[in-house]
Amino acid sequence: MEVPREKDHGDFATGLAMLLARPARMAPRKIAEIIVNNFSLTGTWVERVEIAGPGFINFYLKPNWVYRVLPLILDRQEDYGRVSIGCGKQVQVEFVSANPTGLLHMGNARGAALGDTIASILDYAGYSVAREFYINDSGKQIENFGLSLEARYFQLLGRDVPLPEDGYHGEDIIDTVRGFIDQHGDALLQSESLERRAALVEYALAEKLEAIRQVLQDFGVHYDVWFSESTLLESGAIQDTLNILRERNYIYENDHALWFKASDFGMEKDEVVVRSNGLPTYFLSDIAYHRNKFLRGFDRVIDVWGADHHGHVARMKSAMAALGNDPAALEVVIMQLVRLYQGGELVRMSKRSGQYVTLEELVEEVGKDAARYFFVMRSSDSHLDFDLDLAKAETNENPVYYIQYAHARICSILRQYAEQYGERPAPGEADFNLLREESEFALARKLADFPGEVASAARGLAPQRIARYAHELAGLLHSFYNSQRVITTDRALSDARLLLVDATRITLRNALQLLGLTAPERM
RNA sequence: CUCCCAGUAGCUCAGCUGGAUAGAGCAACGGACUUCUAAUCCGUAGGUCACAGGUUCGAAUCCUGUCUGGGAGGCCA
Repeated sequence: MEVPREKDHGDFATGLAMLLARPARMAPRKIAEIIVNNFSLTGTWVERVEIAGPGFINFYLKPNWVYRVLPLILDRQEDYGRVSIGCGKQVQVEFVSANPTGLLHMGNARGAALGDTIASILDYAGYSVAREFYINDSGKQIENFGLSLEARYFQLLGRDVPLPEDGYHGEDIIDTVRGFIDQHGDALLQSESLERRAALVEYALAEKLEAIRQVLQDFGVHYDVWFSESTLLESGAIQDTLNILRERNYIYENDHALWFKASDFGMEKDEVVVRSNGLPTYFLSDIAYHRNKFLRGFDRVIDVWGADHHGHVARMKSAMAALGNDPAALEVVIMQLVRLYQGGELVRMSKRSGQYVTLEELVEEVGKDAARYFFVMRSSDSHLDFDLDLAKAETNENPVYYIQYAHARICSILRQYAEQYGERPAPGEADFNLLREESEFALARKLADFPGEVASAARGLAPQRIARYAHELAGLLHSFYNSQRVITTDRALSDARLLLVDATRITLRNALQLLGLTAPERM
């Protein structure tokens, strides 16, 4: 049973007869006839049944059946659209997890919008959701970070010291170190390098993390857990993980390094987990981290990664399998790259040149709502062309405003109604049989689709479905608005229409909320 | 060389588990403001769903191959 695209094909349709044709060795239309002849309409919302085309059975419902959804929406309010397919299962969504050594870029921004929206949708679909940020605060890049901070420290205190070759060249850490000196003076000049770097790193990480937290908060993203990589080392979790893998016979030594037998799981080659210098690789600590996630009891673990990490997916899944976890319980959403356009030109971004747009600048430029919408309106596995000019445009070219405008319009109607007629009617007081216009049916029918859209979006981890739904719903509202008046001299009709648009307002607001966008009452 | 993603209207993209005449937005063209917000609406035009085979009642969708674009293949993360 499905909902046909063409409304001429009924409210529901089925291709059952065609599927049965082969096993039953009978013409599809003949089978359809038998089914239809044995279908009783009494006591149902079905008005008539027709056989069409090669053997489709189309069901046409009584005209006002859709309006049964209106009292439901008005009753459930912000819960309309919630479904329970998640059955309360525990899901963790980890996203962004950017190095705390720099600023957030466009790729992080897409990950933030995507991860946060996926989490919201899963929550709405009945899962118990935890959002997590993984802090890469140990390992080689932190060592580099320390060396760069140290160099800046010396430079600011008048010594001519070059930055390390593969260090952080970003100007932002100059300010960080200046802040450190303001607070702590130059006492570290006399210290051991190790001690000096540790102090600088501790200070800088705290500052950088706080900045990241703040920027993400301004972007509407809040985390339940900030998980620090270094705790894995301190707690011995990395060693434990290695031991388990070894016990299970997935570890061997070669060239003084320890290797994980990824080839046992169909990988092309094995992977180093402990370098010949005795230090664990990023891969090993990431295995330990994911093991930790499952130990915490999550039924599903979802990671949002950039396309440049896709090679890591199969490795991590095989590591989970090696540890005895179900590799299917780890799902990785891979998002393709973001390309930034301005003035019709591709904006080249590279960290090396310091030429990149940060999330902070983006929010400042185009605003949270437009930015978030643009990031989730495309499927995560499509490349995203982000048009800065379009996102900034306060015109009809911008789909964000199109949706928000629909919401604001309804709010305006509600205000006018209150002025003219006072208290709005209770759902039971309105006669929805008065709604006979095609634009009214279409609107109500779309409203009824919302819970199903949420379920689909949750199943497919596909926020773009909600973005598209909101856009389509807004379109139907605008269309209705331009063909019919809500507030008329006919009080009964006005009441019915008022509740129709109020239900639309509620649904629009819920969809916008899922996307992390505001639902303005005036524009 | 191997693997991943994409290829659909002039542009950017939807198209859920295979369904009926492939859809939006932008751009183009023509209309609608004495009317609850014109950031809106209505209409016109625009297609060899990259290409070639295959699977079947039926393919943009599934399979195979080819081509094009992007990404990945470190004792980096």
